[in-house]
Amino acid sequence: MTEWLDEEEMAAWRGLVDVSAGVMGALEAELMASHGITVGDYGVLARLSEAGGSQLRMCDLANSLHLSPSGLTRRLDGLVRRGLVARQSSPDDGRVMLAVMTSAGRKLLEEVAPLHVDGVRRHFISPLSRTQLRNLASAFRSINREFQLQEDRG
Amino acid sequence: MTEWLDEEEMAAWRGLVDVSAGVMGALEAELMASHGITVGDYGVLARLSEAGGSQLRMCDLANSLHLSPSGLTRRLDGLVRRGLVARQSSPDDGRVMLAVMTSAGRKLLEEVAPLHVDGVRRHFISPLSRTQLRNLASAFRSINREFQLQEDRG
DNA sequence: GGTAATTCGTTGCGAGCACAAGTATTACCG
DNA sequence: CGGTAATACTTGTGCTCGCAACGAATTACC
Repeated sequence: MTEWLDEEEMAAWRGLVDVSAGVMGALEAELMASHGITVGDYGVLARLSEAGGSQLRMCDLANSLHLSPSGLTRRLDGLVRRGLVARQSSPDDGRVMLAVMTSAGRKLLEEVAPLHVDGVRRHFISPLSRTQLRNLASAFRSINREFQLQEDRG
Repeated sequence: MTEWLDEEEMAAWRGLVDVSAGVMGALEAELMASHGITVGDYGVLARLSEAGGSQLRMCDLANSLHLSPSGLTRRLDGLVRRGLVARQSSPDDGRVMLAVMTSAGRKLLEEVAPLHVDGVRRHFISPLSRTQLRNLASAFRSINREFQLQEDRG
């Protein structure tokens, strides 16, 4: 007999789902209204901007975005069509395609980033005290660490 | 000039996204492998089981599941086709359709629920101390409260 | 009491995503 | 070396979802 979730456990679990959906939905709507870009596209540009040379291997990008290989292929198609990212096959490994941010991509990112950061602050960070924020980050670290361990064992 | 996210803020934000995607993905895979049911379908049955008379109005159900009206219509189509839920128009209000859990639906839910709870524990709750769990629930409450306020004002 | 505005649900349509299969390149190993 | 295994990406296919438009029913208002 597995024991049911008690009140606090249920509050935390439902809280995760509700907060995640709520914040993501709000960000999506705001970014789309102001710059016609989705959170998914923004995520690609943001990751590329953090990477050395503004470029990443497709598989690394897919992992960090929680996207399947095919999902990233299609998402990149859209960004390439709009000239925000370019594909470039790796000189070191013929299997690898590099996603490279173009100057147009960087320009758009720099336009959109403040609004994105603002949204994250408004919907997620500002209701929290500094202590709550620290605790939250620490709790997420614990969960993700455990998750990595289970993945390795499984 | 909007200020960028500092290290703790970024850790909390990325933590939310990663934990949410990781836990959901793991649950999805486990439920699908063991009982061939999606987290979305499970959510419908779970909400119905908590409601009085195992029934809910479509719009209430859609809200609590973070689903659009059309999304819920289609999701319910599948559950109705499998005999887990029935549609029933409300006697009080002719516009309203009630989703009613059938006995087959309740039976499946009772089979699946332990596995779902187990997954939530393993992937989300068990890495946390009781204090962390309490803090997490409290932080999510703060965020969702603020979110409600912004929705009302907006 | 009758018309207007609102609410509820469904349908047409298109976008986004995952899975499976296919191709190409690299790594491993006897 | 040669052949099998593993990795990286793309394409075909199908499912899920949201938006806009619609019809039906109810509520609000004058």
